[in-house]
Amino acid sequence: MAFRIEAKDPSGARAGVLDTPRGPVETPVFMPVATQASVKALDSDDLRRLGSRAMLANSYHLYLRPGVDTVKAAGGLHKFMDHDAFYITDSGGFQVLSLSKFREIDDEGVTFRSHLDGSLHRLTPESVIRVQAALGSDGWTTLDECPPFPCEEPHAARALDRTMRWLDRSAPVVAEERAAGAQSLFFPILQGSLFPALRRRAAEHMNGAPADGVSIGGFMVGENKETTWNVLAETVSFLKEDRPRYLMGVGTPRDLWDAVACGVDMMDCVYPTRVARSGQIMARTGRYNVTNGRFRRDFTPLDPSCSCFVCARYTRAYLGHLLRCKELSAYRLLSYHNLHFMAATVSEIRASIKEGRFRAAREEFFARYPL
RNA sequence: UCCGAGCUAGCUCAACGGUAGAGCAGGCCGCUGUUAACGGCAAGGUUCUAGGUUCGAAUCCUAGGCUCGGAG
Repeated sequence: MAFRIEAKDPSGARAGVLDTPRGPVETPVFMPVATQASVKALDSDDLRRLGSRAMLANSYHLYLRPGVDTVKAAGGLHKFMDHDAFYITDSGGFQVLSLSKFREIDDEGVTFRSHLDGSLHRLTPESVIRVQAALGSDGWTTLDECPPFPCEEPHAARALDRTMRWLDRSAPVVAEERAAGAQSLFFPILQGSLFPALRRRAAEHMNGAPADGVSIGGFMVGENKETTWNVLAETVSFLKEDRPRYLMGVGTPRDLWDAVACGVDMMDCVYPTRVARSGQIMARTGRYNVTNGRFRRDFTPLDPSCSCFVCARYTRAYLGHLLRCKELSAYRLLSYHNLHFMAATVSEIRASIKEGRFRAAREEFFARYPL
């Protein structure tokens, strides 16, 4: 496995290629989120047509339903969902935060009550690696503790210590699974809240770990963006150059540029698909809501400069109508368009890095895409 | 023609003598490792009309109008 950096901008932005068990993935890359082995509203044909080569799935959700045994019996995640692409899995660490009312956390691991049926489950750093291996995921993350915002430094420090110890406990299990034939990439999660000193400790610990890439968690939890980018840039500056950096849970189109400017190579986010389901459209000149009354008789495409099939065939008036009626096709068409926009933006970013004009391209994008 | 039921926000309905509310629709906004086809905000009224009783009426009384049943 290898990560090759093909071009680097003076700002720190990088363009490269990550070799994965499912083939090469060009970076920077935006990964759509397929929590339950599905990018909501889309199927694998849609993902192929979008050219999506990397996705994020969630081992905790799949472990609860349909269950690891079912996915394994189906022939693994990829056969189960008919999609031969790079699937990295979230460990379930984020659900420790987002489903916090259902859990109890201790040094050994996390005890969860299922949000589906109330049944009791125990997650440990070791078990979540085994779950990801059994699912057939191509990229494994570690169980982590993502502190809430705001968070006092002592609390954040305890969460980080725990997360680092959990990484140390995960590594031998990864080695074991590899010895048994697994080829998946190991992407442990780095925490540290918004405290540069903690992030530095986390990065230095990460640099010594047997990892293929670094998952950077704990951002976009409610802090202001200036803080995000400052702390992120500092965090990245402590990381070894030769590993891909995966910023978890980010972001909007503008965030793509800012994250890449900080030296990030991979991102995932529910944002484009989630907002699509309520009509928010990403377009060349910015974001708008296609269900707004002013589009009722607008027979132009969602984004006149877009090359996706939705824009080639349908109008704002029609798509707005579908969504107002809650016609199921609306969710698919609007999600598809937004993901196409994200992919196109990432291509633009990659091209600008390779051509040495990232900064100017970013300025140009921010001027025309105000939010 | 008679009998009955009803008439309140764009729609479907609450409130049954004490400041007229809700759901939906319509108008916006938000969503960042998805418990999210979700959540929030604002707007929306001569309570069919005209009289009357009452400190006070959507509510009680009288007359009229309209709607829906039933009978002839």
